Amino acid sequence: MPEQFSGSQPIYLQLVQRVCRQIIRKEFPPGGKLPSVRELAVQFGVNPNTVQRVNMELERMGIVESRRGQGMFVTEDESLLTRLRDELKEGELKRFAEEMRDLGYSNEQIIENVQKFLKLNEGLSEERK
Amino acid sequence: MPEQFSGSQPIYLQLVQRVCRQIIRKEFPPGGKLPSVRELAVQFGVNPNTVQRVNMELERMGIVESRRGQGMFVTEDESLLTRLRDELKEGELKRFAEEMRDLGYSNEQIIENVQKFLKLNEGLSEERK
Amino acid sequence: MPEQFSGSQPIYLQLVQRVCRQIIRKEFPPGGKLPSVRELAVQFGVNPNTVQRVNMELERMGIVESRRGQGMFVTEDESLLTRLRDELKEGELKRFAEEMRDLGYSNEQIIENVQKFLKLNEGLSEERK
Amino acid sequence: MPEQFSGSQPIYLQLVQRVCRQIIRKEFPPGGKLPSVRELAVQFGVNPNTVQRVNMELERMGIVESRRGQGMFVTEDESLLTRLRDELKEGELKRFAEEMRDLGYSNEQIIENVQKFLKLNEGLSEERK
DNA sequence: GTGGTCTAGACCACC
DNA sequence: GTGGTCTAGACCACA
Repeated sequence: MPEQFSGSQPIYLQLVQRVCRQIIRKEFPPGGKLPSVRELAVQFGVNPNTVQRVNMELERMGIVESRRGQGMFVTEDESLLTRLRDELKEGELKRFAEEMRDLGYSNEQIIENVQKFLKLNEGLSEERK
Repeated sequence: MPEQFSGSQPIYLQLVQRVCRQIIRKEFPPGGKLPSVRELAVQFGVNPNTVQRVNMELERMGIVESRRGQGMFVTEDESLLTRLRDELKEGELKRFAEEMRDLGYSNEQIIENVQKFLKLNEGLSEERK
Repeated sequence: MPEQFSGSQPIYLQLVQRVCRQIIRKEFPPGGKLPSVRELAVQFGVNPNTVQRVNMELERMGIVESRRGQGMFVTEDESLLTRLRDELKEGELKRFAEEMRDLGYSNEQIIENVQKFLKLNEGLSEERK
Repeated sequence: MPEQFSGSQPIYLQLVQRVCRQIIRKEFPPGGKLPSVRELAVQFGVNPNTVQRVNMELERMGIVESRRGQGMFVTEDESLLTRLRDELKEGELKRFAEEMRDLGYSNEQIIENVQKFLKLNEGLSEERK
């Protein structure tokens, strides 16, 4: 059984991030319904309570809303999704740049490294489940 | 007193990372002596136990060695330091690329974003607290 | 379509409260006929089942009675309506006073705050949707 | 056994409100330590998990922070507390005024009712556990 | 000792 | 069927 969770971070946060990314990429389309709590629980191999917690977080972020007795629905406010994506992107860029500078790389070296890395790993993008 | 630790990650790991980066950047030069446990403890504002744990970690990584009665010393093996730096760099690159693709960016867009971001934030590298 | 329900409380209870207030204010006059279940359902944008449940509640409270084949009728017993109004009023007063004292306000401060608040918001009473 | 919870609202929210009020009234002073999760659990007669959830909410509101291995601490930022108190007060006033107007009372009648009610219940403020 | 996470299983209200 | 709350009990990392 391939353990899919990274250990250093709580499972529920990893799932929040995962589902959030899926929503941003519109794999769960705006206005659409998410799988039920129990369904996601078996899909992810975790306890329904954990999924519940994930949904709570997503709802608090505003990208999902729960309708009683019906299910969880992705927000229809697409501007919120793009805004969220931009925020996450900025965060990643900031974190990455800081780390690289911490390791002693100049801006030019950073860009050079990114280009080299992406060139080497071309075609590896799609083998994600 | 401004709390300097990020909360989500254990303090000792944050310190390991920080000191490790400083060693890599040769702010603690190879072969040099690290400040004493007590000294670091007051400097970081944490319990000496925590500093001990940090040193243990650094020693386990091989970039520091304890000489009894004298203190902790940075390794003189510079090749190890450069190897470590490369590993960390690769890790960051991998993580970053994965995140950005998860957000739906193509390789070209990633590079573009990095360039734009670094250009905007030029000169902001040194305001490290 | 602006969702008109507050989420934390069951829809049917929100509707009970709403219709109940309307009856008390005699917008539905004593002895008069309420709109049909189906009519209210489309008006409120909810399932007819939910409206049924609302009517059941109102009937249980005694302020509405169903005459088979004809519909739901507001009670003609006006004393009951005034009694109900007084009960609701007392409940609100009690709840409000308790909350304000919980926040640390003295009786004098409570009155003062109410006066100030009502003065500021004069004329805002009628923008009910 | 006197059941202390109101049933209509989830227990954890009732507790959030309760503790929040205590903090606002400085029964738990700024910078001070809250009783431990397990302690509060027996005090309130609920499961430790439920208390945990309460703490999560309070932390999200910013009026409490958790320090690993030490406990939960009330924020030292008193301005935040007074701001929160004002928000809660405004919310209560708004809700109350709306309800009373819904019941058909004019501003003058509302004030009159509040005054009469508070006069009658003088001295009843302190028999709260 | 502390807070935090996770599981298992139960029960509820809503639709 | 759905989401939401609560309990019981376990385990972990942190200080």
